[in-house]
Amino acid sequence: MRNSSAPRLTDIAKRAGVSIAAVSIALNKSESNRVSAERRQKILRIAEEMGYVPNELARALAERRTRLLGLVVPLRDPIFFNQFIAQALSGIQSTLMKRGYNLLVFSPSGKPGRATRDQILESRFMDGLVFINTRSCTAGDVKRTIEELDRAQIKFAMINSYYGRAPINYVGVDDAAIGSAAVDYLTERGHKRIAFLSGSATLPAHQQLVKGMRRSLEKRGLELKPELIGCTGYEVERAFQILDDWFRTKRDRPTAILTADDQLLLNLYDYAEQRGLKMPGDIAVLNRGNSTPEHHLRPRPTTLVTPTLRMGELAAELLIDSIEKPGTPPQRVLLPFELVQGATT
Amino acid sequence: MRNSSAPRLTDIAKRAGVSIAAVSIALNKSESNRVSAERRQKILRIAEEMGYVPNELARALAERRTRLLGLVVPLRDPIFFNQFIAQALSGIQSTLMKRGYNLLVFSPSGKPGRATRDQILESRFMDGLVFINTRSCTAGDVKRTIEELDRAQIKFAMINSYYGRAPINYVGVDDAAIGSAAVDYLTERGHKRIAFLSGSATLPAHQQLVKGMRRSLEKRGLELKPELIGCTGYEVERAFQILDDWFRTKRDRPTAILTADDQLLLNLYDYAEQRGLKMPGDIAVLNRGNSTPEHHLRPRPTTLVTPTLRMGELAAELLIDSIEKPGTPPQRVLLPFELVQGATT
DNA sequence: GTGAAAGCGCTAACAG
DNA sequence: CTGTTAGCGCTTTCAC
Repeated sequence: MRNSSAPRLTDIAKRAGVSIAAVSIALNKSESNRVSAERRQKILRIAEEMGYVPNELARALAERRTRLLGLVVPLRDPIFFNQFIAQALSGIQSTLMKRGYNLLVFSPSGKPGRATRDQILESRFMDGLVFINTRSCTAGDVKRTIEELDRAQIKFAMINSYYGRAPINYVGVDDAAIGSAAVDYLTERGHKRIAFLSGSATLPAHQQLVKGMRRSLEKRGLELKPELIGCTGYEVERAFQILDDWFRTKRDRPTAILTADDQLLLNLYDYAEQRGLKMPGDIAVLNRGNSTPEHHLRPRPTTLVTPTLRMGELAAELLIDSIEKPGTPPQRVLLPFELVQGATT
Repeated sequence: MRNSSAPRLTDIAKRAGVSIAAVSIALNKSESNRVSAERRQKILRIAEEMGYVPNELARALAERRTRLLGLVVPLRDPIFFNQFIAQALSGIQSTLMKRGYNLLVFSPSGKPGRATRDQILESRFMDGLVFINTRSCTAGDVKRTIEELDRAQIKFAMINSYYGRAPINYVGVDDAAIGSAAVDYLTERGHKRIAFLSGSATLPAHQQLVKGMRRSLEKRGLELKPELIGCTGYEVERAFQILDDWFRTKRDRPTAILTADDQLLLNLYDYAEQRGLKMPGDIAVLNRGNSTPEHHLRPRPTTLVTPTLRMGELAAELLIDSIEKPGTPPQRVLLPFELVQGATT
């Protein structure tokens, strides 16, 4: 904290010969007539002279509002390394800046016996929370989280991977539509044996993608073969095993792969490099993910881009609306995705 | 904020039939004998039953301590996209977690008329600041920042690019040593015409790198030719111009390049790809930077790796020490770097 | 228009 | 050991 001898409202009040209330009003409510113009001038001048800066902590306690939003990202890995999160965060920050809020990134499991994560959530430091679901969030996890937050009456907005029915502030993409679009795109290019490389079958996004793929495949009399759905558990060895299974057998070898996220795409690139597999010669690759991390991948991957930055912006927007206008009903927004043509298809 | 009907110390005190002070002590000072064991038990039980969670805001106001640290990153671009910052942040978070602090990422220039950045810095929301200097910080900027912070008596720790003499908490690398090591490495491999691709000559890191390079070159009777120092201003076009200048003229063409950071390295890769330049065949490349973003660059760049994560950890450590133990003298730490052999040299 | 006073919820010094 | 009291600095009734 700053030097504790900082000037307070009291100090200004004394110097100006007015009440502390007058100072508070003069400084904060520029509209109000409760203080006369001349008085206000004098107060403002003195505050300026003394270098007054309000103590936001005291203000927050009195107003019951901190203008601080918390960020929750259930992920083991350092969250800042993750490009998806980095983009969402940038979007969030951009909105917060516009609307005068700040972001509190808390450190889960702080000192033993104090400030555990859940305590922090409820500790009144934040006006609300932004939740970014990650690949470690199953549908059940998400559901439980929502129930807890509702019970604690904490305002929040969620990003990514919620397909439940609870009325919450949510921003995501329609993964079923993405799966469907992926199949449309690939079948139009003559692919019939399409594989799906995913992290885990328990993830909501996985389920939606599969659903969408099936929908589109069936429309064409094709099917998504169970053996062409591979779940790596986000382990490289497992990814390589799966890919070996697919490519070592000549029969029924897939001609195209949809990767469920950037990390799986990178695994695939590593595999292709190591095994001498050419893209798109030996295998066509389509990715669902962000575009940033791929700038320097060669060949450039064809990607169904999720608008992650925008998701962050919007989620923050919804959250702040629901904080500032208490009546506002929760909104669920599904953002459109975009196909960015690369050299892997 | 959370539901405002949350139980307070008063509520527990009433229910337990004790004073509010007793409750506070029972809950917070497990060591103290000021409250008897049985009473403590009773109080703890009741607090548990009522689902008591302390209001950190009120606590902070009374204790004059928030356990919140602020992050300042002077950079126009979205800071979370930057791998250097992502790594430093991860390090910072890791320390904060261990020591029970949280991180406040504020949004510069909030609502007009209120909460400008500087005000937030002094608004008592934070116990201290972590400053990450970036490529937009000249020596003068940094110096001014330090003066301001000192004047406002704000505790802080700085990361990166400070070579001044002020006694502050600082963690960085010795860029002169890096420049020197780069030259040693390249000359040992027979290179004599070594170029330096940098962002701007006004950056402290630039100056140190040049100093180190010169030192090592002169020891060998070589020199760093002024025309082989290129400053891109972090603009791609300018980078290409400079590289064209170097490579279009056959005479005095450099045989090796040291890039001052990851972004310049990427510019160089783009250039090499576009002009059909082979690394290391046509040009040897050595980079100063992080290793993460390069995982999927081909060929893999040889890199003098700065331990950015560790820098974040340590800076946070120093800052918290200086907050918690007021007498602690500021420390300046220069971390060692490491050479990671790639395929570009 | 203006000021006094009552909180916001907690900590800590002080008196028993 | 225990309770009372005085803040922390600000906002906001509520009388005048």
